[in-house]
Amino acid sequence: MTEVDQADRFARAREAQSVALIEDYVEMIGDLIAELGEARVADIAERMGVAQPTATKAVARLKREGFATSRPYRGVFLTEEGAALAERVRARHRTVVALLVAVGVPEEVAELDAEGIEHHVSEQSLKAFEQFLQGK
Amino acid sequence: MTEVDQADRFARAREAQSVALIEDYVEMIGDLIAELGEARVADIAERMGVAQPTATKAVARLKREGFATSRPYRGVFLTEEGAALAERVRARHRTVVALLVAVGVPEEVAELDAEGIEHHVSEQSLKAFEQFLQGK
DNA sequence: GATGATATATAGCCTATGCTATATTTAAAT
DNA sequence: ATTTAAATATAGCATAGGCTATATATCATC
Repeated sequence: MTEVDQADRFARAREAQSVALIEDYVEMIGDLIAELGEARVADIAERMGVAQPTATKAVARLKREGFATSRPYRGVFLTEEGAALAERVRARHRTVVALLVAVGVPEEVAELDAEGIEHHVSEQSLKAFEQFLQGK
Repeated sequence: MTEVDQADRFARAREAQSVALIEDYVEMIGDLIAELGEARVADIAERMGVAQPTATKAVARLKREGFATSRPYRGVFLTEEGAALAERVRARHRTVVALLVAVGVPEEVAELDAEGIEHHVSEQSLKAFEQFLQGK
């Protein structure tokens, strides 16, 4: 059977959390490139609300995991994989906000909560959300 | 105005995350006490899917923050504050699962996703969920 | 009441994310 | 071309959560 105990559920949530920061940074870098042509570490730090060395460290992780590229003292760019991830994250974010609004959550609150919720929404839930939104 | 920029949103999500583990442990300890009369560290560790020293460390944090009490080599208990938190968390969990199911997410998936989602659902969203569920 | 099994605690390590302070590089301005 | 300002990198520290290995305490049993 589909034996999924509580320990597995928590393990899943922990895993989702470890991916969450990557997703946030990748999406944000995508935004900055779209808006400004490039993503500077200083801008990333400001938008993420962290100190600049924290952003630098995050970028190092993104590079290590193949989502971004950069050269010292230069802007940050997304790999193909990074860009694809950014697009997926962006779409999921929109869907989550739309669903929250659809069930009566005020727009502003929906944006706030979605930032945390989205990372825990599985593909299956996302599909359900989309169908629900269509059938309205 | 209600000036809430993206950095604030991420800060909020980070804060929610730091509270999440506390909530999970407190809820689980509440469950164990309800089921078995007391919460042993070994049982907590098993259900959380972590090693026993990890659970011990978590309990130390709960004690430090006033949610639990325990004496060496004895079971763990909740303070009044801890019990109240456990009840709130449990209720929120039920509501989140119910909402997911209501918008078409399969029961099993809803349980899985709720474990991560619930910690990011604000009071306002929760209220909206409840109203939505009633109005069905 | 001594002994062996079980449960809990402690020590020590790792990784991730945050920070401040400071060095280094790039870019701008005189 | 120097000098200065701004951006980025690096060093070093803290906390949180995870782990394994091991010490210590409790409990059950003989």
